[in-house]
Formats: sequence, C-alpha cells, structure tokens
Amino acid sequence: MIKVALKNDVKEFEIGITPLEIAKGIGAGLYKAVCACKIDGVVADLRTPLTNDCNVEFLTFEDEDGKKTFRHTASHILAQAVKRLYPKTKLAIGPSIEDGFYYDFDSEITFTQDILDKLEAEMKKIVKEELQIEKFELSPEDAISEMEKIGETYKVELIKEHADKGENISFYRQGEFVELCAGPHLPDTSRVKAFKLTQCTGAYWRGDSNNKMLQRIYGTAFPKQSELDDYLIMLEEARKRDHNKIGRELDFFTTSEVIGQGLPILLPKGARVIQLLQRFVEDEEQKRGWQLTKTPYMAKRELYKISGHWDHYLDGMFVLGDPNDEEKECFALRPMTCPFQYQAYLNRPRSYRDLPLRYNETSTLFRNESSGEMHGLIRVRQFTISEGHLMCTPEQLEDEFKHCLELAIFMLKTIGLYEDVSYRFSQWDPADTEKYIGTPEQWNEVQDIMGRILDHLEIPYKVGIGEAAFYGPKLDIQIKNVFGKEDTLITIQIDPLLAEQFDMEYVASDGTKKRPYIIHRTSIGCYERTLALLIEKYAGAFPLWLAPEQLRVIPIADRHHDYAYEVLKKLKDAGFRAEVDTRSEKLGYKLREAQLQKLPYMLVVGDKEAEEGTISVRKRGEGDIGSQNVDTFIEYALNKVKNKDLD
RNA sequence: GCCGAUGUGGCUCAAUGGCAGAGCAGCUCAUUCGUAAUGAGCAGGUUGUCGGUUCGAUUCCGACCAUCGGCUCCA
Repeated sequence: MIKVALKNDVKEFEIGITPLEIAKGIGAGLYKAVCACKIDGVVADLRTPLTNDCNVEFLTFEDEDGKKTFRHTASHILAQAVKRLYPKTKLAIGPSIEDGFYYDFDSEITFTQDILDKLEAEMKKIVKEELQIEKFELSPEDAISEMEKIGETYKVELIKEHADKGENISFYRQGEFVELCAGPHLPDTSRVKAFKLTQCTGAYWRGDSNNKMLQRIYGTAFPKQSELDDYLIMLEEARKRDHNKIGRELDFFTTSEVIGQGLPILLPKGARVIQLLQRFVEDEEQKRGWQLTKTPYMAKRELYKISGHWDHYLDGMFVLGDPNDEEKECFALRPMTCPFQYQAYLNRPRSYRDLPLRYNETSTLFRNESSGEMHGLIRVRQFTISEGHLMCTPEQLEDEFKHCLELAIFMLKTIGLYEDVSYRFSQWDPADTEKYIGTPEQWNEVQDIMGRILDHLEIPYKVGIGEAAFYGPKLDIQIKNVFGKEDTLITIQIDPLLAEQFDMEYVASDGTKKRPYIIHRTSIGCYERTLALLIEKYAGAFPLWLAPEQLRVIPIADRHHDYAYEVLKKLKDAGFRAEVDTRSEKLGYKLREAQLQKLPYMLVVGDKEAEEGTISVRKRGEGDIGSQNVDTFIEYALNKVKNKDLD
C-alpha cells in the first residue's frame, strides 16, 4: 500500500494505482473534468502508475497545464482525422499554444477551407467514438523502426535526438492512431467537446527557413460549446479594433501601390498624433538629461563596415550604389542610429566627467524587410523611432539602465499601454556563430550584468534565446496586437562590443583610457508601431490630449454660425485642435458623423446657447452631459489635456 | 523570401465568357432642423497591372504588383 496526499486528504491505495483511478473513486464530476495531474509537483499523465508515497494534484481545464493537455489532445484528434482522410500525410509536431493548438503536416495535398471543414467533421466522429487514449513505451530502437515502417520520417528524426538519453520513448494510442508523444493526454477523446479549426498556413519544419515548409493547421478547443462561442466572439470583437482597418477607415494612414510596400502615408490625423507623441517624448527626454542630435539618414559603406552592419545586416539595408564595386563610393540608408551617434561621441576626446553622456534623436530608419513581413503600421520599411544611445562607466551602468527603463515605463503609463506589455530578456544563441559579433566571454559577462540588473529591478521577464541584437543583449518590452501576435514596442540594450569597433574611449579619473559601456534604447518605441497599438488600444477613440481633432462645434442652424465661430475662436485661442461643422445638415446627422469619427467632445450651439453664452456638451461614449459656460468647459478640458487623462 | 487567401468607383458589397449594379460617402438644389442618418437630382469604373486563350475576358490561364493571415526575420 502507498499513501497518496490529495487536496484535503491522505488516502491509502494499492501500489500501481493511477491518478485517473483515484479521480474516478473521488467522484464523477472530478473524473469528467480532470485533464492531467501533478505528482509531487511535476505535471504527469493520469495513467502514471503510482509506486511510492506521493502528493497528487488534479488539473482541470481551469489550470494552465490542464488546458495545455486538453488542447494537446485536440491536436492529436486533428492528426488522427488527417491520417484517416489523407493517409499519405506525414506528421511533424502538434503542440498546444496560448489560445489553442496547431499541428504541422507534410502533405502533397494543399489543405483548403473545404478540407478543414471535412477534417472538423472527421474530428467530431473521433470524439463521438469515445476512443480510450492509452500510453505505452518503446525502446528508442523499436520506436525508430516502428516509425520508419510507417514512413513517419519527422518522428524518426525527433526520436533520434532523444535516443542517446537512454530513456524509453513514449507513445499514445487512440483507436487506430498511434503518435509519438511525451504527453500527458486526456483519458479519452470524448472529452474534447468543442473545437474549431481556425486557419491553415505554412510553417517551416523546426522553425528553420532552410527546411521544408509544412502545412500548419491552427485550431482551438474548449470543454464546452458556449466557451468556444464566447472565445470566437471575443476574437471577432478584437479584430474590429485592427489598426490596419480602422486606421485606414478613420484616415490615420493609407498606402499607395506606386509608393510601395511597407511605406505607409501618414495622413493628417496620423501625422498629428505622431507629432504630439514626438513633442512629448523630446521634451520629457530633455528634462531627463538627454541631448538631442540630428544625424544623417545615410552614410558611406565604410561606417557600416566598422559597426558590423555591412557583414551582419547588409540584407536589411537599402544600398545606394553597387555594394560589390569597391572602387566607387557606395552609400546605404541607415537601418539604425547607433554608428551615427557614436560619431557624435567621437567628436572630441571624452573624460569620465562627460559621462553619462545621453544622446537622443527622433530618428528615421530604413530597413529592407522581406516582402512577406510588412504589416500595416506595425512592420514597415521606413519608420521613425525615439532612439537614444548612452555612454557611461561600468559603475554607472545599472543606474543608467534603470533610468532608461523608468523613462520607458513612464511613457507606457502616459499613453496607457503599461498594463498590456510583457518583458523579454533577449539573449544570444551561442550555437549561431553567423549572427553575432564578440566572444562567448564578452557575451556571458554582459548577459550576467544585465540579468543582475533585471533581477535587482524585479522585472518579470522571460528569456528569449537567439533574440539578442548582433552586438548585445536586450530587454524587449513586448506587446500583442489584436491578432495576438507579439511585437517589440520598446527595447533597451546593453552594447559591450561596438565601443571597441569604433574605438570609443574616455579618460578615467586615474588617467587611464577606458571603454564606455553603451546603452541603446527607445523611450516610446517607433512612432508608427506605437500609433498602431494605440489605435487598437482605443479602437480609434483617442484620449483628449492625443485626439487629432479634439473638439467640434456644431451649430444647429445657419443663424448660429456666428456664435459657433465665436466659440471656435475661444477654443483655438486656448490651444485646442477644434473645428466647426457649418454644413446645412440636421443636428443628428452632424453628431452621428462626429461620433463615428470618434471625437472626444461635440459642442452643440443653438438659440439657447447663443443667448446664454454657453455650449451644450456631448461627450463621446456618454452622450449629452448638459450645458456649460464656454470658459468653464475650456478650463475643464485644458486640465484634462494637461494631465494627459486617458478617459 | 516561403505557404495560403484576396483584389469590381472613396467605403461596404452585387453580377456576368457578350451593355458592370446597389447602398453609403461626394457634388448640386431644396430643407434651418435640439443630441447617431431630411429629400430630390447629378457625377463617379480601361473590374490591381501586364501578357495569354477566345470572335469576344472583368470572368478562364500565367506573370507581376498590392492587401490580409501565418512561417522565417524584426522596432
């Protein structure tokens, strides 16, 4: 007998009992809901025989690991359906992901929407069949020969990587379908009550663009149909905020086929928001000790050879001239600002008394992104970033890093995106010798330093291996768009290498020459991307201080025009971006239009207002909030702008 | 760059191997109106571009361009 500690109880069982059997004994409700378990804190399959005293915790769909198990099983059901309908298909991998699951297949048939529908129908059959899911193990040799027998070459490759660990290889069987898998899985297929295949795309085997492109089917699954429905509605709602749609509808930006891909045109409204952000950022940076530079948009190839861009980033640059003709002058548009601001540092000899030296620049950059990568305002070929480089002594590094992070957080809070970001500590990949400059010693040292700073500042980061810049590690502040895709909004990087490339130094207090540490950073990110995320955040309804048009005076009839202009002048004199709508339309019509354009305030003026010197205030989202004296309203609104209120 | 989808007036969407149509927006006129759509009229298109098949292509085929969702890459 063994003792098993459960949630509120310790019970005795026969040796070899499984958590699934224990759950069944506890009650039908638990048995129905349980997805996986933790044995002594380790996630395990419900069919794991218990051989020693232990602690067992049951996981349901409400638990992160239970949810993963549930959706992982859904991906197996998909794979089974594919194998039934298209037996020649080879299986790659099929994990659960944040909002569902996917499965990668190698098939000669192109999966279309039609096929997805058929697969869904087949999956429903598999669920109805209530197939028991059973786990078994094979030796690596047997596992390989079994998989070779059925032509699952991708599985063979995966097993071979595990073979030298000396462990058995686990498999799961549901009906006729057998799948290499570490598990855990649900007890049977009937539990996957509600699912949907959402899309089919290409994906490289093992995420490597040198490998074959497979077909990836994405899906999601829930225990109840109502939960699936809610999720799909939520997705649809989120997509209504897509900046690429409403940003165009509301005339923030547009694109032109004759200008080219990744080169959006910022229309007056988009340009205005960016101008407001830019002024705010430059002023704030000045307050915090940053000095503005204006450096050239292009430079000779020689600069990029020193910085390493020529060897490590040439594909990403727009080159003017023949890069292969060493005889003739060759220029390139700048993809980053660093080497330019370093030249500013190099302008004269530097002393430790000059440090920290903080340079900021509203910097337009050009990157020749591959054609399939552009996306609205989020991923473009020309963008303007609140860029900065800071040179400091080793002793100053932590404080200065903190200073940069505080600035970034201040910006995020001010524009209202602080709650929506996550942190990624982007490190190099020691195995990737092509991408990075510097030695392992240099990388390890600077990553240790950065890790210590982040831990000290209690930043809750995830590590991203291979996400570093070619010259150093980064703290990336990540944000998701309405499709759930994550992008970097802000980045703060420590660069231990380029000071050496550029021979940057300072004279220390003891008279010796030393290399400065360099921090690369943005404070609000690049304006185009930040604008995109703001459009999505506010669904185009910008807070008063950022709204391109803040106030619109709406006269009821032509006889109120004079008074309307009088009010308008007062508003403009107070510094507001305001307009008046003098068209011969009914009030309701003008209001509807102002409302659709997401104006923060509409100021209606008619006989009553003209007589009393008031305005009737309609607030976006709230409707008519009553009459106010013009000056009272101006004071109220000015205050909101000054405080950068987000409502 | 790769996989897949899409491309018809500013927008939303019809239709068809044989004259491309509607609503909204725009313009004109009338209406002067109290918190999300007043009415009438007018104008607007080489159906993304270029090529091919065909008596005839917007429709079928191909290439390119652009847009969208992924992958890779990246702020």
